[in-house]
Amino acid sequence: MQTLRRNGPLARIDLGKFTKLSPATVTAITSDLLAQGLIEGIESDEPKAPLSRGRPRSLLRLNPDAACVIGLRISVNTIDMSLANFAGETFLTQRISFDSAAADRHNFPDLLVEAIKSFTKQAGLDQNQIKEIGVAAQGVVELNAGMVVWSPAFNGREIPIVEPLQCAFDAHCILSNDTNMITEALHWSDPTKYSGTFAVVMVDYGVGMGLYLDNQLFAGASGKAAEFGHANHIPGGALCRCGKRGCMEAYLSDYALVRSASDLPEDTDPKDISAGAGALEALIEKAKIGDANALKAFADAGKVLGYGLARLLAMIDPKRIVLTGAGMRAFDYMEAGMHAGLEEALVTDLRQNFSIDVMPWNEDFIRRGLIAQAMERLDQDYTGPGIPQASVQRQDGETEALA
Amino acid sequence: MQTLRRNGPLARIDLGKFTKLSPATVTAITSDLLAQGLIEGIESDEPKAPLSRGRPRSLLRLNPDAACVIGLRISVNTIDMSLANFAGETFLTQRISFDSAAADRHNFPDLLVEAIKSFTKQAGLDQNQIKEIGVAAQGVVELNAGMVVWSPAFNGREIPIVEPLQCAFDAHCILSNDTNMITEALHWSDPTKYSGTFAVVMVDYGVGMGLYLDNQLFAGASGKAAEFGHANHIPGGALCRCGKRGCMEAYLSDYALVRSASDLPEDTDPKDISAGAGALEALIEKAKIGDANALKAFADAGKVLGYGLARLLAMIDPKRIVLTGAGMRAFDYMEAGMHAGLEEALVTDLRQNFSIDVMPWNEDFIRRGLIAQAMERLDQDYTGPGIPQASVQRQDGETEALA
DNA sequence: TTATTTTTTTCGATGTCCGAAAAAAAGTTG
DNA sequence: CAACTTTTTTTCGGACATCGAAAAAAATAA
Repeated sequence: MQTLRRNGPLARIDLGKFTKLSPATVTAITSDLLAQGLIEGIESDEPKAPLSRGRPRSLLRLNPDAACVIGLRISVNTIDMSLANFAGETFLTQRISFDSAAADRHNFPDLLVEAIKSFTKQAGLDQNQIKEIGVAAQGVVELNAGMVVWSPAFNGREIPIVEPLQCAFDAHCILSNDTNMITEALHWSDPTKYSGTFAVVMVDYGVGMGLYLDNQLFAGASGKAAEFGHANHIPGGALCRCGKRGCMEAYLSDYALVRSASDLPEDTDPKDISAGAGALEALIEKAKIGDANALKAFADAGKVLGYGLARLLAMIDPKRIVLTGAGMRAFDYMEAGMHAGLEEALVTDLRQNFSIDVMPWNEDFIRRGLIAQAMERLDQDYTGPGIPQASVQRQDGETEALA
Repeated sequence: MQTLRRNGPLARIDLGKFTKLSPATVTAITSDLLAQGLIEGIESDEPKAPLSRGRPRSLLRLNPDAACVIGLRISVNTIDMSLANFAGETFLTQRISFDSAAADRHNFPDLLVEAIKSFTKQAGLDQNQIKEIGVAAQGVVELNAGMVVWSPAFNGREIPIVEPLQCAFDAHCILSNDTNMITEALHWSDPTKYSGTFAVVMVDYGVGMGLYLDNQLFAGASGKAAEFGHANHIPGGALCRCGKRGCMEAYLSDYALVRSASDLPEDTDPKDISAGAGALEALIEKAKIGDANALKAFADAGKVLGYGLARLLAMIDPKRIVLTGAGMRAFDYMEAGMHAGLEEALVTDLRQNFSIDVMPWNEDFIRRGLIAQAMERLDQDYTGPGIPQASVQRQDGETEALA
């Protein structure tokens, strides 16, 4: 219900239209929520009078101050934090730096807790006003266990995230893969277009995937599904950062492109390749002026991508694939190769009824996905357990409800 | 509710335990169902008295005659039909032959309708007693459209199945992939073990896959997902029956094994390879006596399988993979290769927390899956739409309810 | 016969939803 | 400006699924 309220302030009758509930039910529910202080009436006499007869509609909106959530994105050397209110509006963001090379399972959780504490202090908020914390990290993330198994953002392995945060703050906390959050953000931004079964492939520093299956985010049995980048492409092929050979990532990510364009051998260790932030841009520039090596590297990568998507289509059959990530800035040079790969790898029968979109990359998607997901859980906290009880406003919230 | 009743005749109190409903609710529901004639009391005075005090439990069972469903399996040159009653017991099966080479979209539907008609007549049933028809076919099957896009069982392409049956009989009809039905049967036979997210890979005449994701059968956006066999393994690799090169199937199915063991070139057309029913057995016999070619063929196939499973694990992360199909009789000779493939293709992080089972192949699984699925839909027909109305027993059933 | 035990049923009560009617709050009209 | 029309919101009673507690039923044990 709240989710639908995210179409801006609405009158009860419109709520009924969105949710397909009867006006009677809408009144019942909204009056409960009003009593709980989660929503509030709005009486703006100014922009009224849409020249209508009848009783004027009285708009309802979420009470922005009812709760507040934090979205956290951990990437190499930086943490992006954002604070959003109950209406889903981000009102404060901050980017801090940390030393990825030194971060391990012992020191990182404390660092994170401190960062959040100072962030909330800066916002003038009390810690226990935060009801949800959503964390997204690059790499192999285990949702169920709430820990980052491996990530380029850390030196160590198996860094616990959820548990330390859960202890330090009185808030729900969940950890996800960054591409999953893009997927969530897309569904949130356009539920009609991005619904049912679709996949998001992000080509960037690494290669990640998010899957939306049958209208919900899919995470796999242990919560670390969709490791598209480390699905094998060629047995014994190019050396990947993960140590194995032939992963998709070893042909698509920035270091792979640099390696390929520089005619370095396939088994060159990714660590020895200098593929900084500008490397991809430089390569694109080269391609633009017709550099044969660069063009070939992109074309080859495109073909690999085509093969990867073909395997995805064969196994999952999504109706839509969205390509994004910094790597997609070079899509123009990869497109032909990608289609060739799809054509080579996929029977005609399976090569129908789907579309491939390229979406310009925007880091903000991850933040939006985090907030969207946090909001969803927030609503569940309030409506799900269904403890309307008296009209007691409880500050301690969900932990007790779980006991 | 009915689904739980498939644990045999139960007393109301046990029903409550299974369904976690209170005894009061159980009574309410069962008395409704009794009135509708879907279940019936059973008073067997014979095997009573489990030496207990108290009011004796009165057992309830499904009324076997309440409805009746047909399961159909279409494979090369044969159609297997089975009739099951409301209790899910198959009481008649029949196998008929037809000419796959001559079957196309024009003649096959009629053939199928006639086959079903004579089958029901033979069972002494009236056509309209059949409430559900479940069809499973090998090959690329499009659930949503209810048609077989391509199958080794037909010469033509895009054979409509659901629509002609729906017209000819007053019954729901759904079409599925045969491996999906094995998946369904496994979940049905042991819901605890086969739940959540697991995959079934069947290596047989072709290579198929069924996916159970988040506790339900996954069919993809257009209903033709899980074409594991035609996911690419090696770009430009061995020639597959589908015309493409490098499909998994081109390394794993019977013709592929024969081709590999006979040292035929990889681009030998599958049509020119004589890989009949006995071919695989012969190859296994050879392996048994230590034939190097046969052993190598199996070991190589095992490795391909390992790579394929690795890709599946990376993308979907199932907690369990079940291997079955005739091809798995040679598993002993493939196992080492498979593990090597997994090891080569999959990062350690992803190579944990899952199990691979081999299940002896039994064609009956498909029948059981078909019936299980038909039963599930049957229960939905009765309980779902929720038109308890008066106690009118309607013969025309769901078509009217849908209007 | 009375007590005990176990299963089943009955009897409210709660929570979610709906439809119909009533109430509220405007604008329109003569 | 009073009476009518229109639109939104609320109130009211009812349907339905579920539960807990108590009562009833049907057996054995003492």
